[in-house]
Amino acid sequence: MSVELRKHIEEIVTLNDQEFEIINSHFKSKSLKKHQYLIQEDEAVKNIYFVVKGLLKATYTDINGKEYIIQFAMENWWISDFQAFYNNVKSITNISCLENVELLSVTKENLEHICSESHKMEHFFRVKNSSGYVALQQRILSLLTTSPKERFEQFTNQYPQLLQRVSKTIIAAYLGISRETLSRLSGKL
Amino acid sequence: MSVELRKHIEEIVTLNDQEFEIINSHFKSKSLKKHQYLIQEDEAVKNIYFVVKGLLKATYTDINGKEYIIQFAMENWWISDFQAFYNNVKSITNISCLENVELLSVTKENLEHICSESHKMEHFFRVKNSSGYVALQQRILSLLTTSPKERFEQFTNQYPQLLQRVSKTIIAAYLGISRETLSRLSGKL
DNA sequence: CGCGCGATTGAGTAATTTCAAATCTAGTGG
DNA sequence: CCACTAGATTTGAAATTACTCAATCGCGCG
Repeated sequence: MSVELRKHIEEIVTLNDQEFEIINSHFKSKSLKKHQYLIQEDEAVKNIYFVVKGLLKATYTDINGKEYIIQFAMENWWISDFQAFYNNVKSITNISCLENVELLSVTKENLEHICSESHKMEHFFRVKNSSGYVALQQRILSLLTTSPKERFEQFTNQYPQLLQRVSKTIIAAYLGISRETLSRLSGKL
Repeated sequence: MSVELRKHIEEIVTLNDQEFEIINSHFKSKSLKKHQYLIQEDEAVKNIYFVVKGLLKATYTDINGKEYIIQFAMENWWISDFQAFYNNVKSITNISCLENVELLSVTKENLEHICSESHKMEHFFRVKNSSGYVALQQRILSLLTTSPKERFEQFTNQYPQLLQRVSKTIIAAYLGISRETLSRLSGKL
């Protein structure tokens, strides 16, 4: 019984104990240690994950072995390879733990079951998805319009917590700049 | 009574005539000519729009007057300033018509009404939003990992129709490269 | 103390941008 | 049918920016 998940859902819809219990029963706990993988390239992706505690990164590695960060996920965020999950294709990403992690997982079948049984939960996920969409659009705009320096400043303002928890190298891979450039930038602030 | 909208919705959920009629009644038609604006910077955004016919662009203009394309929308796509729409803030984007356009608009109140009255439609929009999320994640990955040349090739493969309907200058603004660079690139293909 | 990882710094290089000018194209009116 | 114009595209040259590669630094930990 996850207080965190309930609180998270109740930011958008209200649930009574029974409703929550049914939802909760479709989730499974999972713990991973720092450096362990949650999803690996070329695997099928059966679950999406709610982060109860800890921090993860979803990455894509190009043919030259260079790594790019698709998304971070910390407490109360959702993570998976959504492309692979929704379209039933193999993952092209790796998701691994930057800290010890506690997760709640839900399979596609269970997710669809929850949503079809509960209009409220369908609503919850619609709202979550639309917020996510807006956030990604902001990131695209940031990638299109701003210099590495501005991008780093925006990141600093938007996710100050992450600055503390993540290496600069990894932040550079999220912002789409080299670690050397980021280093030269941080000097000038 | 829009056949296009019904077909579009029925790609995801099935509706009987009565159900569709209720939904349809919450939409309003709107026509605009090429070059007209649908949404202008600093306005409140009350609607999202379904494109029945035509082509639009959503743009952001930076302090130097440089224009970037946030999204295109053609037949069967949805467009708005979603950030402004969902969060009730003023638009930071302009949306204008690249061709004469026929739209169906729905206000936030009506959208929420449709979704709360009809679990099916709530489902429809959840699925739409999740597909949209995945598509944006792909675009972010493309911006992070690929060179202008590769990006243009991807675009060509993904949206061959748009190549015919949109100027190179505008495609460059979508891909995040200068029109000169894009021009030099197209030569080499 | 020494190892290892992340961060920093420097120098040279590659890619893209910018600015300017030239060219091409489609549509308009004579 | 042709000339003209506005807009889009192309081309050139210089300047800028970020990247790569290599070396060094700094710190925490065994």
